[in-house]
Amino acid sequence: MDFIDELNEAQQKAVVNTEGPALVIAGAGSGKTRVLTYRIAQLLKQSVAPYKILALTFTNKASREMRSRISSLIGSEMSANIWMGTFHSIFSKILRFEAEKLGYSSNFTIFDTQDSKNLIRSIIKELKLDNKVYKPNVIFGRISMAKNNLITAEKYMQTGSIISEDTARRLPRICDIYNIYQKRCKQNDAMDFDDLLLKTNILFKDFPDTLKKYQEKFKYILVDEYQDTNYSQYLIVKKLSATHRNICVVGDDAQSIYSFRGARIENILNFKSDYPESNIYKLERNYRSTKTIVKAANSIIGNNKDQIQKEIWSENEEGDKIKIIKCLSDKEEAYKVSNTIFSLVRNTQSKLNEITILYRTNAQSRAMEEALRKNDIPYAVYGGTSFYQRKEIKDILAYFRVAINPNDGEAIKRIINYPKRGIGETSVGKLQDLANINGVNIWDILNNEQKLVEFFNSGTVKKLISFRELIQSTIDISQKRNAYDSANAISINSGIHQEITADSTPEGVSKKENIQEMLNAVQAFSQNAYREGSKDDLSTFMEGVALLTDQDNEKSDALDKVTMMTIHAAKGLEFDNVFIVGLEEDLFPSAMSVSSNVAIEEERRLFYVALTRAKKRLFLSFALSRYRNGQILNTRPSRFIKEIDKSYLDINIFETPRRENSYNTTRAIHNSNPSYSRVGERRIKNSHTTISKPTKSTDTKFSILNKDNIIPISADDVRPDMIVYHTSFGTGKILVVDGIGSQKKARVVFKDGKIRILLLKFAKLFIERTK
DNA sequence: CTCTTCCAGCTTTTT
DNA sequence: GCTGGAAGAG
Repeated sequence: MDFIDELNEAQQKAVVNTEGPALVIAGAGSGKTRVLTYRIAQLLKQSVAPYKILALTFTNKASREMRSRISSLIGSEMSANIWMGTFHSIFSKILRFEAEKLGYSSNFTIFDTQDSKNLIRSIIKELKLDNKVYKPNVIFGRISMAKNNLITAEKYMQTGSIISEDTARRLPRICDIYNIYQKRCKQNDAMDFDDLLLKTNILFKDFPDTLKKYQEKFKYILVDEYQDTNYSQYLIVKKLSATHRNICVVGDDAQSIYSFRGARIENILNFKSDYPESNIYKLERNYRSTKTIVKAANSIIGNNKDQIQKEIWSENEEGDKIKIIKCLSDKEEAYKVSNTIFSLVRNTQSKLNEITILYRTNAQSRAMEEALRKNDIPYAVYGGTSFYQRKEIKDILAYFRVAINPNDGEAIKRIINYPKRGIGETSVGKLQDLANINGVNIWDILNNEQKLVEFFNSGTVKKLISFRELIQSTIDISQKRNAYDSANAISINSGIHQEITADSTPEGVSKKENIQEMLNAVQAFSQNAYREGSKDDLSTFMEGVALLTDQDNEKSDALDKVTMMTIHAAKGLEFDNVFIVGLEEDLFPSAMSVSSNVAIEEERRLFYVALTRAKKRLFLSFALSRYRNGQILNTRPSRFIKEIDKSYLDINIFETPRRENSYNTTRAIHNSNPSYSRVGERRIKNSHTTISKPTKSTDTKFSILNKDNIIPISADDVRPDMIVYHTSFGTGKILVVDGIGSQKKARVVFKDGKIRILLLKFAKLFIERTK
């Protein structure tokens, strides 16, 4: 078990010295996750009980990845018991456990951003304020910032500086909105995302014994991406680690790019003064990129003032110079980029999935998508609206939410007239008013027949009662049956199933698929619970769901496609070839940032993050005019291009290839990738563009297996590229197999063009019998 | 109550 | 140029 040998000296020190506070400054590509996982493995090796380790990350993806890496180092039984997860998921777990102390039930709902904004919108209306002046987005942002800085509604009202600031901005009633918002959340037995952290702080402040319990429990605390923590998170970590002081934080101040959502770079900059006895480890060797890329990135970040002194270096080859692609328009940019991708594939044998296009804003993907599509280059767009934010998914989830917590008024309002049952805005408004006046929930009003008869006409009363009965039945079902049965019953009883099935428009079909995918997820949950012997009910399923946003986000390495995403989304990823597009003033750096030096520094760090994604080749492009918000703007090259030391640049080497040329390259790409399949273009995360594009049946290049000539295959024998038969989905081709043991999953593309992820333990797959 | 049209807004984003 | 909320018409 001498995994330590796999580390360099700096990494080893950071892994082996497990006691006391430690700050690991991990430069880009320096093996940050490695150190974190090995350090945890080291603790386990030193016989630290896994449940005494708390490891906090920002995304589900990061924690999943870390857990699986620890599993492979030290075994999955051990890793399963580590308290590892996102800040929000870990503390929601603790909050559910301690909920009564704060006056919540353990089934409390978690409001997502949209719920929060809807609630704020309705409060603004109730207060008869103008929503052009009191913009819900602005108010939400203000409340969120307050919460992240531990300013409760009461404190908000009492803080003179805040009140005078709001008054100066002519928004003096924000404090009232905040106050009512908070009361209403409580009334609904709901917390928003920020509450999960704020209430944890309140719990620890008001219940010292509880704090003590967790302080003692978590002997070792590790925090990933520490530069991204906000004040609320910072304080939780600080409090929890106060007893044992075994706090290890890992991060890179140069990659702090989330201040707009409250992240405080000072947290990492000031770690040493918070913990004077701490050890600092600097991981400065970059294993990812060529010397040229590393040096160029250094030359950029050198322009920032506030940072921890470090020198990132690489022992890799010198590598190609960075190519600058100058274009007249955004269209030409897209065209040139796609042509460069052709040449790359032809000249360097780069695989498409080793190519990424990064941009500052999501809106920039459109032009790129068009050009790639025209040139038949398969691509996937990451980001945009996620699976869980789709309307149909939110609708069915709202039913689940109400079944578990009928006090959740936001969810009730969402479904009370979906599918249409003749309960309109007026009735809902009346219900809400009645609830507010009586200090109760809409659910309570629905259950008060006297009030209903008194305030509504008989037709409406009938509809309301029938809705109440529907909800009551879902509550009953969800308490008696397991998660999957409940979900299915809800889908049918609510009328969602019928509504969706009746709709044969392309959007309707897509909705149906998504609902099905949701139900599949519940089924997978139930199957898993059955196997593990864990609790199988809807409420347990929902605990995880509110905090899931990127389930679909598994990076499909095996699918040979160019990926496109914002730079923010690319953090933590790496690619051989990186295109950073739209390097223009007012776009990157963004127009919002040019007036402030602090903001420019953050944009510069963002550029640094973008550059350091590249392993081998970097391409930077800009256009002199760009279509934005419906009009063409003249643009200037970004200052960031000029900040790169000229010796690393290859300027204007780009020449537009001729058309015939590109045609040939198209074929070359296809020929060199026999597994090429357009099918994979179906949303990875989804993008309207990819979705609206129907999959051609000719794209699934395998013949249908004859049902009479197939034999079952065991999970162990499933391999990529196999042609298999599934009793309900028909013939398909295995794309990827991952996971181990009972968790082994296969991503399969079926004849109908859909990709499904199957848990092999359950999926009955067959292969063709060979004669 | 529901459907349609109108209009504002628009960086980045995880939970 | 697209989305999603709000107001207006049937």
